[in-house]
Amino acid sequence: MQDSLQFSVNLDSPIAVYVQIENQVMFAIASGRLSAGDRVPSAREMSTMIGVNTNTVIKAYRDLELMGIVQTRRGIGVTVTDRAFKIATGKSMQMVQAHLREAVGECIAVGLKPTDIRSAVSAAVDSGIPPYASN
Amino acid sequence: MQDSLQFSVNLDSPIAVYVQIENQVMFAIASGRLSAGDRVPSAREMSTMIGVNTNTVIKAYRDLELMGIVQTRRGIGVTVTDRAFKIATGKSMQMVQAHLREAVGECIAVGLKPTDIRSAVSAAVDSGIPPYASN
Amino acid sequence: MQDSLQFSVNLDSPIAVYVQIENQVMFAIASGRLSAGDRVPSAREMSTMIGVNTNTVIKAYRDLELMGIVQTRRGIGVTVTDRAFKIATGKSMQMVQAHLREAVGECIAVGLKPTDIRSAVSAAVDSGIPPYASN
Amino acid sequence: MQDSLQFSVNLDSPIAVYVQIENQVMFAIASGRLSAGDRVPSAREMSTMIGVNTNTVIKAYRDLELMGIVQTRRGIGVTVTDRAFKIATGKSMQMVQAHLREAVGECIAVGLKPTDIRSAVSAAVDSGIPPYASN
DNA sequence: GTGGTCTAGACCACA
DNA sequence: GTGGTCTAGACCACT
Repeated sequence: MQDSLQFSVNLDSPIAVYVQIENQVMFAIASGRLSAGDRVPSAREMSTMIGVNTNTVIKAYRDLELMGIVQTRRGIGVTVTDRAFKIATGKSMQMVQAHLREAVGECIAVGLKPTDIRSAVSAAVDSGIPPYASN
Repeated sequence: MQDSLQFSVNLDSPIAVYVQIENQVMFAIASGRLSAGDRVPSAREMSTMIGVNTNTVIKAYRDLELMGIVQTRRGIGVTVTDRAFKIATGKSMQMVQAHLREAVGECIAVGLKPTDIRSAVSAAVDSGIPPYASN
Repeated sequence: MQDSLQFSVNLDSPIAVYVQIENQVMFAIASGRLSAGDRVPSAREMSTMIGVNTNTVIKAYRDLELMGIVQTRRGIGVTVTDRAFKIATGKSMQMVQAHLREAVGECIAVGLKPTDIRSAVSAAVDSGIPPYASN
Repeated sequence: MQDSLQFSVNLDSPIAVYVQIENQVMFAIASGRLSAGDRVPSAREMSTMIGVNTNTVIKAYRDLELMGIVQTRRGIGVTVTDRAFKIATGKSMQMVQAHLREAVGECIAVGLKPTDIRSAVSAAVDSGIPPYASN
């Protein structure tokens, strides 16, 4: 369960690429697709997988290390820490629900009715976007 | 109905301030709080209201003008065009629903269950966020 | 008291340049040469002053911001926060005393006598190295 | 007197591991814990003792050999040369005193008073850190 | 092959 | 002018 993980970023998003990477790794941990001790794709693997410069990935991994979510060891690689699940879940849930509220707020601001919003959400939920993707 | 409009931006948002301004104006138009012919707050008013540099507002208004949503006339100010409602509604609906889908996608990515998502949305809808705000 | 500050780095030091920059800024705050509200030299000024790439300085400033020592605002600059003195003093004192202990430990390891060590320290203290410099 | 020597490295130190190893060997020689003709722990022994890859130790020994401090002979191992004491003492004293001066300089930079520095040094000296350790 | 630092230079957002 | 992100590529340390 620690390989064949999918990551991708949206270069047109206003969200910085390295932040998207951080989020995706946190999401993968929060959802259990990455567990304590698992190796995160190496910076070079990740950078070719998602099509960005290696340094961008390294920046994301460094941030994740400062957050206590991963541990990096020279010559070895980057692994998920024991505290990662707790930290990642906390941050992810908070962030994701904030985004939800924001999105709903926008819907209201443009004049969508509660019914419209709810059905749009249902459609999105059912369209069953596979459990990866974020940007 | 064209004054006493509220606008605000979130300087910590990853979304560029000038984009937030454009969105808020479009939302106001799409929701009917601003109609064809109404004056949009002058760049100076707007900049002091939301606490950013005037140039940033000017940039937003220039963009809106290029989109055909507002019109700038010397000595008169910036006013909402006749086509504005159609354009703003189209863009806003599209954008806002995309954000909703994205937010739902993130919820799924972190492992939230459809039930959880639906109830979070209901809570947000009911908390009745007043019909402005976006960032 | 907020200008004409001197900063310099030692490119031959095993300590990463961006870490040296972070330390020097912390030292300047801990010693009162930089106070809450003061502007830190802009990344570009700093980079030309000490002869390194601008990105290296930006990396240091970003770290300092994550530590809560400075605040950066787009288009404005980097300023010292209110909590900076407390944080910087704590970290600096700890770091600097650790380095002292380490250095003393090395002296002992090579066989220097306590007397020798003490007189070497006195010499260093008296040589009155001006209150900047660190590397 | 040539065995039961303790070596250790700090993987979190900004000083390269192979440099730490070189220093510790030099310190051991300068302080007389290792003398001309003594065998230095084999690269394998050393690497398991301090918990790093054998190649890292090999690199340190190669450097020490280039400095004329040790000699590698097939089937015999790595031994301390006759010139080792003179070389190691020279380099160690120089390095160690430079570190002391640097550490004192940092203390001054953060605003410590000469009295504080002297008493911190005395404490460190008295705490009688056993004659190994360096990093 | 793995992570880490640094450079030089481009482009963006904000004042 | 100020900070921020990204690229491409060099060089280092460690496995």
